[in-house]
Amino acid sequence: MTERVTTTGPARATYRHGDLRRALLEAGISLAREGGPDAVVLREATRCAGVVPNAAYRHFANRQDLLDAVRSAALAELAVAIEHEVAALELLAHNAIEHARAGLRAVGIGYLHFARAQPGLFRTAFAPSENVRSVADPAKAGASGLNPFELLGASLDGMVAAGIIDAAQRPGAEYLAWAAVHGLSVLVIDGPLRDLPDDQVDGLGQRLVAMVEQGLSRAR
Amino acid sequence: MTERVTTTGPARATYRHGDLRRALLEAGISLAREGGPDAVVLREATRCAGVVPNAAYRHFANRQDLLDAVRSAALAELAVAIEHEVAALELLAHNAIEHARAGLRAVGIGYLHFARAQPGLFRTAFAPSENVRSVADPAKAGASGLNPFELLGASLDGMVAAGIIDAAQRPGAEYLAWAAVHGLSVLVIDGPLRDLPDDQVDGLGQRLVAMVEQGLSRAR
DNA sequence: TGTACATCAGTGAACGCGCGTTCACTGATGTAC
DNA sequence: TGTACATCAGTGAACGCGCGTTCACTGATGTAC
Repeated sequence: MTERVTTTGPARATYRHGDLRRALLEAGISLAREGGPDAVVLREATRCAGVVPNAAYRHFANRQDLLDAVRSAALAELAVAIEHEVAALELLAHNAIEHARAGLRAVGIGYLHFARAQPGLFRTAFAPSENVRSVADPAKAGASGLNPFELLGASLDGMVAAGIIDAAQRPGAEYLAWAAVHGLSVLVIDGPLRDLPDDQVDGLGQRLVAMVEQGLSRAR
Repeated sequence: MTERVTTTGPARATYRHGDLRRALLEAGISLAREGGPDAVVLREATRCAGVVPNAAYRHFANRQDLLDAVRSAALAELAVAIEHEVAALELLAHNAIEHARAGLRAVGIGYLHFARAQPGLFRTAFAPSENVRSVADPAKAGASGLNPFELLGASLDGMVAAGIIDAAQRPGAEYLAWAAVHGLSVLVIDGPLRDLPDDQVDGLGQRLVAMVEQGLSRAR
């Protein structure tokens, strides 16, 4: 009488599952959402899908293969979250300079928000992996077809075009901005800043993005 | 005929171990150094110490308790690394302003160097834990008696005293600076920047610290 | 339209693994007299 | 100085656990004739 969370329903009528690969992937995503990369347990995913453990091997080479697929999905979800934030913030801008600033801020704030709203997926997205050595993969993109890294790059290009950032500072600037925002995300979701109340985290996020912006601006 | 790494020697002559707590802790540190927090396996630590598994329970409540002790040691080692970098860089300064700048840079660079030199310990130091919710603990301090967080705070105080950072920016500034440096560390040791060659990482580190410095400086 | 058959998705049973942890014990140490 | 005894550090054996993965299988599906 154990309740089983399944993607397709509690008990299959058919011998064949229908779309087991997708069901396993979605179970994996849901496990990652709850408990991060370590929670992506192959047997548990098959349980969720209402299928025997080894059935997973028809669709994934092994556990790592499933985890990698989950990671791609997590990165894609991050990209979507950033896109939403960008769309919202850029609307408020009245001129090109404000627009560029809003774009960069939105990428940072969107990143931070996603980390806080979906810590499990966030940690999964950046879990160390032997296989995946690049973030540049269509499977990790959002609606615009850009992955999180490319979204950041685009916003920095906007800053250069608007004359706020010196073109000489541009190469590699995404790593600097990324580091700052990623660091705060990590400290906040399972680091020493874990217990900070929401409004203080928001305040820090705003200040951090401002720091990055000023820190990358033309030298005085 | 399996070789056994022990802290006290290959085979104890006495029934009593002598200093099992210390031996287990050092085995734990060594495991963390090699493989991060997940490698701190209670049974493996007892094997290293040449002792039966459950003997550990005389000295640690459970595995988590051992891991927490290892984490404290890792943070202390980080503090020492930062102190060394600070001592080295501050020597080169010729006046108060340069001295303050060198202090902040040294904290950042020392942090980054430690992360790269000891990724396992670094990851252990910042592994999520239910128990430890604070970094402020004497057991985590370096030679100066300050933990990493306090070292950063002290260098920021120096920047304010030297008039480089606005006093109004000071509260919470350690979180911003910390986030930036921590983020780069994480991206570099097991994130997407893992494959970046050493010299490029060094260059990024320098630029990142400069960005933080300028980003926290008086508004123009 | 109907039948034979190849394909291959999912089954059933089992494996070895190493882990953290508990139990009742043994025997070396150091203290009280 | 010598003996009896309490303490408690380390032993020995065992537990249940859930995991990833392999094997030979069964039976539904869709295609070729």
